[in-house]
Amino acid sequence: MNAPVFDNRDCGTCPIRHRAVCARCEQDELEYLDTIKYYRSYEAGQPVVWSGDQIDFVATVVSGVAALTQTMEDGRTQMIGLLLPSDFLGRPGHEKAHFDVTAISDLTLCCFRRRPFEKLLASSPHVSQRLLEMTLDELDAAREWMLVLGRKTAREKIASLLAIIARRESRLRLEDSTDGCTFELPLTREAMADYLGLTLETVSRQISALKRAGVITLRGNRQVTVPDFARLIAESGDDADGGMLP
Amino acid sequence: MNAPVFDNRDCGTCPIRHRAVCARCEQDELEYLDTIKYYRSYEAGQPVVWSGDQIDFVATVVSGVAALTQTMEDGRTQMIGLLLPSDFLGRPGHEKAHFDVTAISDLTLCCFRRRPFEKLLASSPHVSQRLLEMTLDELDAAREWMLVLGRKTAREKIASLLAIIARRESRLRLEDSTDGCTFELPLTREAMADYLGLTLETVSRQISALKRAGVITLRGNRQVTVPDFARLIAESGDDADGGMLP
DNA sequence: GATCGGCCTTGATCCAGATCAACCGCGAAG
DNA sequence: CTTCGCGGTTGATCTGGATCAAGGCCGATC
Repeated sequence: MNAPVFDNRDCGTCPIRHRAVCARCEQDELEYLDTIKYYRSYEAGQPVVWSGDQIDFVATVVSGVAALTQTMEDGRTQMIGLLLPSDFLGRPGHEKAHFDVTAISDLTLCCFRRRPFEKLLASSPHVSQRLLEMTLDELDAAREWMLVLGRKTAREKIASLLAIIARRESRLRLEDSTDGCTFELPLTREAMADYLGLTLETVSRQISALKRAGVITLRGNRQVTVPDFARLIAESGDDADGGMLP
Repeated sequence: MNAPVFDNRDCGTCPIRHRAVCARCEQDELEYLDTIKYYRSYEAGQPVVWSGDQIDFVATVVSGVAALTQTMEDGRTQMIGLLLPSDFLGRPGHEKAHFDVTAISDLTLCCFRRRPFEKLLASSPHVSQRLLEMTLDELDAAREWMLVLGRKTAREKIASLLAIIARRESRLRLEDSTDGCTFELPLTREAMADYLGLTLETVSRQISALKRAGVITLRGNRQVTVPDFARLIAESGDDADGGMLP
């Protein structure tokens, strides 16, 4: 009960994690958070919430991958966000979910009961500030993605997605690997298509094309190796430096 | 100096506007905000900030329309957001702009110097909470738009855009006009194309098609009348009720 | 009132990606 | 070992929207 709640062993990815090391944190808030926290796991493929559901929690991803999607009546679906470990899920202040959330791999969430979490937000500027920061990051990412969806070719879309995944994966491991990184694709071809606004056939063809061109190497269907990262970036149509590294 | 800073006559659209009527507000914060606030106007077509610029302010739109856009080296551009009166512009915590901002019509901003604004954010949960709320709304809007960009046909895209503008315009005027609303398009065909991920020719053709089909009526190139709003929504491919009205 | 430059429309043609369809590889279930 | 089903690949064809091109409308300028 007196142990720090958000140390990295326990749940390294909570939005409020900096509080555990923040000199300004007050113990009573940590204890409060402890009382409203619980863990939840989902198997690959399981739905987490449906659009329109009443939601009584917010959460962060501890491990695994989740997809945020939107579906039209006729079945066309668009993935709207990919939640990797450390991403935040939920919408303080709203009763109902706006989007579907599905576990794409086995998934563990660190959940907070919504009402008490909102109470904490209202009273603690540190927490709402941290959440604001994360939300602004997500907004930037969503806007970057709008350029991908609206203006890029199929090949550029694939390259952009691979670059994003590679960057996120390798940042979680080591900063150094400038060249020659290898990672596991957490998505099926169909999920990639839903993310990119393409069909799965086009995704498959373009991945084959990138392989043929030597931009990537595949072991099996999922394990990707990028021998020359700059080459991949060039294929993605992005500015070499990624534009605006802060 | 003692007058409330954020009453509706003065600047009805500031992100912190609820503080003016919030019982919990403290006068010294209002006075503080007063000292960091200034107004700025732009003519239609003028750039407000370029991507990469050092930015020392955040702002809200008082009147007019601004566009957030992103451009690739080869000139392809995607509009990423449309800022109408009451929308927030800027990124507390970041030195540099990630996107271009352009005045699309004559534009007035209510600006706050960034550093002091950030200081206020850090000390006042009300302000950061209000901003968080606005950012979450923007994120939802961006995600809705990803479905439009990724999965809708040209015709559905146009109908979606018209529906959004109609809703925002008429909400600013009167809630009632369920049917038969008329509004002025704040965008050129080219700007619409940039927003929708289309070419201006396709925009023009689809608007003509909607006109021919009787879904809309035009007076001149810009003034649009929607005789039957439900019809427009049907064309947009959205669920009749818009999904998830809070 | 002639000319010019934005903004918009319309037509003809082209092509990237969708659609339809066949098939492969592989692990799980019988 | 066979079968089944899921995820993936590849080929053939179709098509919605891009591209290229020619004007039209209208307000501003000389």
